[in-house]
Amino acid sequence: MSTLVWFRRDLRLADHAPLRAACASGEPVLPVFIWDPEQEGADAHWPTGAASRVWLHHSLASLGAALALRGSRLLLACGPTAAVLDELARATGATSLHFNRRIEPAARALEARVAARLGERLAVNAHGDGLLVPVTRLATASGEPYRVFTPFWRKLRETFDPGRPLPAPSAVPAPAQWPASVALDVLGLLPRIRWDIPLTDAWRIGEDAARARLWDFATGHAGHYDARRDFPAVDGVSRLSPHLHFGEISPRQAWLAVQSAAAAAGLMTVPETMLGWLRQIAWREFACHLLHHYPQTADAPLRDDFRDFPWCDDPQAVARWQRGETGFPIVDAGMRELWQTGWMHNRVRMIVASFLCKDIGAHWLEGARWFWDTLFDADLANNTQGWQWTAGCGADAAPYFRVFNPTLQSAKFDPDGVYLRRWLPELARLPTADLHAPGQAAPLTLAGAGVKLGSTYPAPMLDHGAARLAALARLKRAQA
DNA sequence: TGAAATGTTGGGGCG
DNA sequence: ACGCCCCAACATTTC
Repeated sequence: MSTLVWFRRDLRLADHAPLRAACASGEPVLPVFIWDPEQEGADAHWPTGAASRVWLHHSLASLGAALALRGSRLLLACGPTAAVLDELARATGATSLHFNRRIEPAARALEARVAARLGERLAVNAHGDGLLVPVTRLATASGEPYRVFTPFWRKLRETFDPGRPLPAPSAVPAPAQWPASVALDVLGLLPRIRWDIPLTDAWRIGEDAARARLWDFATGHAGHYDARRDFPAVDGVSRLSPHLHFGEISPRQAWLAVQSAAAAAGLMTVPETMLGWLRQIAWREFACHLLHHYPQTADAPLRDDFRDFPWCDDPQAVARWQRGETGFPIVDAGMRELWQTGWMHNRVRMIVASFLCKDIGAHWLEGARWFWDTLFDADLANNTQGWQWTAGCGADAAPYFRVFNPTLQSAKFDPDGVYLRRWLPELARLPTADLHAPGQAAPLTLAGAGVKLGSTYPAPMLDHGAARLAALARLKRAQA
């Protein structure tokens, strides 16, 4: 007799209903994580990206250590999920299975296969810690899923009650004998060429670090979020996205932390200044609801009038964007931050995304795939909605005529050039006024700063004014 | 969670 | 002193 807890993208012990329920059963608990080649192969649907695999490796190590401190283990297995769980259940005489639902199409299909295979012999319990509110609960007056964020957010604020925090169990009952487990390295999550080491240096991975960062943020920068969130050189955002994606913290814990921080400051309710960040948590929730209700949007535009949109197929231009060699400093700085840290500031994400979809005219999936592979926080729901929002083909998307001007955005949100100089040291000696658009700087100024366009730094790959007009023409024609 | 084009206004230079 | 024009500053409209 035992209980299985199947860990997925919920790599934590606190606020974890499946683990809590398993511990309450009184039976020995078998925590397991499965790396499934059928889900992760080259022909699988959005298999885990390269950067995400690195994070996953370290997060699993952290979760294993945390379980060990509670007298338990994290079993690791490599194989088809349903078969692995089936075998484990037979070997240990398990009578029930607990796990948290996911909303990604492939993950939901997998859950269905698991339930079909194990449902007759085991009590299969699906929990919903990944979301604040179950996807079936929030609906418009006509019963449709929300497709506009603002009413979604209003409804969420009115109806959501986070309840009380669910602490981590102090001990997890162990079986008399542990079944076999593979070593973490066997999962092969780390790259052969160890490019991951400098990337992970910038992060502390795992539940303990995530909770510490959450509390620091909730009691500190969260109170100034709206005033500082748009400035990539300022330490004003939470950087919690990878932790949230891997479930090292839950969105409910995020909500509760903000409430607790407000209470600790002597406030009865969460002040307006701290709501800005919860609004971002709600964007994440909104993206999950959309992907659940419109699962085809992971690969296709939500809006029908974009079905035959004339995206420009220019692999060389996309490659320049990927490498941060567009000649537009704010774009290049962002793409290099992404490549070197596995993360990019949100304001800069919008700028580089607008540049790819509007200026270059590339298909939004080109951007989505690159982000998917390079971001530590790559999340199918957020990534899909973010890119479709930028391209104008998603729910509540940016109007087609909204085209970011990279130079103006740069001057507005990095006025002193601190962010640009950090990621583009070859431009560091340019006066700030010229830093945002070296392509328009006087030759003497460039020479004085040691910048040679086309050799030390690329000349602009396109004329933004002309690219903007071309994008407007394409988009206007496509409007139904 | 834009930006450019176009419109309006009012202060100041100047004949 | 007056009217005219220029244009910066701001507001509105349009893409």
